[in-house]
Amino acid sequence: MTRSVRTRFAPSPTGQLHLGGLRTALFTWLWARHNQGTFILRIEDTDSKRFDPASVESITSALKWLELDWDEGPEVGGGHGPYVQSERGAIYRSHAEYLIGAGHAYRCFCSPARLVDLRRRQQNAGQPSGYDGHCRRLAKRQAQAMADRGQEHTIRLVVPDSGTIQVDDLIRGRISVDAATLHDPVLLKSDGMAVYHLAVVVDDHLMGITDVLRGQEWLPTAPYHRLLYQAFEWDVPIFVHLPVILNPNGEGKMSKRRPPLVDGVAMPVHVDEFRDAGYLPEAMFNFLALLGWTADASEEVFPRDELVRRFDVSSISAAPATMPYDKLAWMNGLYLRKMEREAVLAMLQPYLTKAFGRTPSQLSAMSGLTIVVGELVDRIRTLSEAPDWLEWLFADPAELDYPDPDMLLARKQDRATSVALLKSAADTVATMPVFNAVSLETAIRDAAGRADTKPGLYFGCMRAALSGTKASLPLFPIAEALGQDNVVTRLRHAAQVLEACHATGA
RNA sequence: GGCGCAUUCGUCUAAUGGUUCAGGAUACCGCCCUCUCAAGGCGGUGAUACGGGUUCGAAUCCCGUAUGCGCUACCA
Repeated sequence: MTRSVRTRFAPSPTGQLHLGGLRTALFTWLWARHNQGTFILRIEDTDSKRFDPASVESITSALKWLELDWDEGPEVGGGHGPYVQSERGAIYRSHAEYLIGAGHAYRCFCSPARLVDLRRRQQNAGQPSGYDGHCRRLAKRQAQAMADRGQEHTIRLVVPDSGTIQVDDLIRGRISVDAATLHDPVLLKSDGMAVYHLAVVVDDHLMGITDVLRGQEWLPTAPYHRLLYQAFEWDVPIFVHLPVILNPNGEGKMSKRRPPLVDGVAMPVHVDEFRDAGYLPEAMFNFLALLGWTADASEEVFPRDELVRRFDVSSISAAPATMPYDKLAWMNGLYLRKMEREAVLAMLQPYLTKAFGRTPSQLSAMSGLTIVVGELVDRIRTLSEAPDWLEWLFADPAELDYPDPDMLLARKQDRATSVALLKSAADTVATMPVFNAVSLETAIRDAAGRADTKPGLYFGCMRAALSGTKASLPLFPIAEALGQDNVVTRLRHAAQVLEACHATGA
């Protein structure tokens, strides 16, 4: 009989969800699904000062983007709600009171000013900073009386003065911390709302969470949570602290404040940015699952159900990983090439609309797009790279810009020869009864044969003439996409440009 | 500063004391294909941070050093 696993993703809505958060969500979801367990979404908004209402939407839309469906939580409900911590204040307060009664917590009346001063003095003295336990010495009755009089206070956890506190982490083993290095943390703020430490333990227990997956930044405070479970006499869940994702620029974990730069270009950090940059959810899912975990020693591409089947938290790496943007791009290209052409076309639409100002219906009427999309996907790694390869398709046939007319030169040929090749190509095309990629190639090869010229000489300068770039999609699909008339126009235009350039001796 | 965690090719990683002159992927380089650029195929360069132990045997276990990361709030 298998254990019934319940996991949760518990982000705090303080801004856009970033890649590390999405990876945590993915691992948490994967573990629940692997065990046929339950995946819960909980919003940890106990800090009203940092609350950003837009970020709840950012979180849920990111999860939906990767199709990480939650069984309980906002939008779907469930039997362990509410799933928003700001709606659970009364629960935290009663649990904090229970802790006071049991002698595991106490009221602290120290002013913020005293705390700041204390910290300053400790730092100046080179001492570790932390609460000095001042209010621990207050008699319980006296503290109660002060509270009854309405004096502002917090509730702090009693941390033993000595001894070792041990926490078991599934991927790191047992972690031991000397209690003397710990200080009494605030559990309940003076505004009556819980601090993370209390809220997370109470909620995880009440929601029946069996496996806690969270970021490595929680490892140092895990002993507090262990103490809390002990104080409540609750079973301790399995802890899995996930390694952080590092910024490739070597400045710690990924953040928007210090954007990761690759070749001087700022890379995406927030989930929305990855989506906007044209990464596919399928690729993102596969990639993220393999960042810090391995499904197989020699394979990297897996469908999502296979990842679910293989996923195992105990084989997650404990070491932080630098975000390999190049590998993500490679994998995205791979998924792009596996997609149906129609689907790619549909996903391309917003990027083309933005770049070329065509409406979606105008775009879908462009048969040329359908003709070249297969060649296009071989050359892009993200959807946002597509417009750069398609300028020629949207340019006026008679007005394509040739920033460097030399590109129109046939390989190792002079200008006069190249101009002649372009003109001859135009004449050939103009007289073709049936025009498409295949017939064009035949026609040009025939023309080359008659002129005793290598066909490649035609191909090179024609491609430059039609596309306006040195590196472009292949000639024949481009030509078919453009249509016979446009091809003739553009070839003649190119010949003119090259000739004019020659005439001026430039 | 204190506490904790980590450390295998540039990067993501495999190896769970012996099937390893350390495997895969990406990136890079070369070749093939080829109208350019790609894609695809084939091949190549490239790593166990350092120093001590333990052991017949260490990338793997222990200790120290170094480095990196995280935490050190009435943030999460």
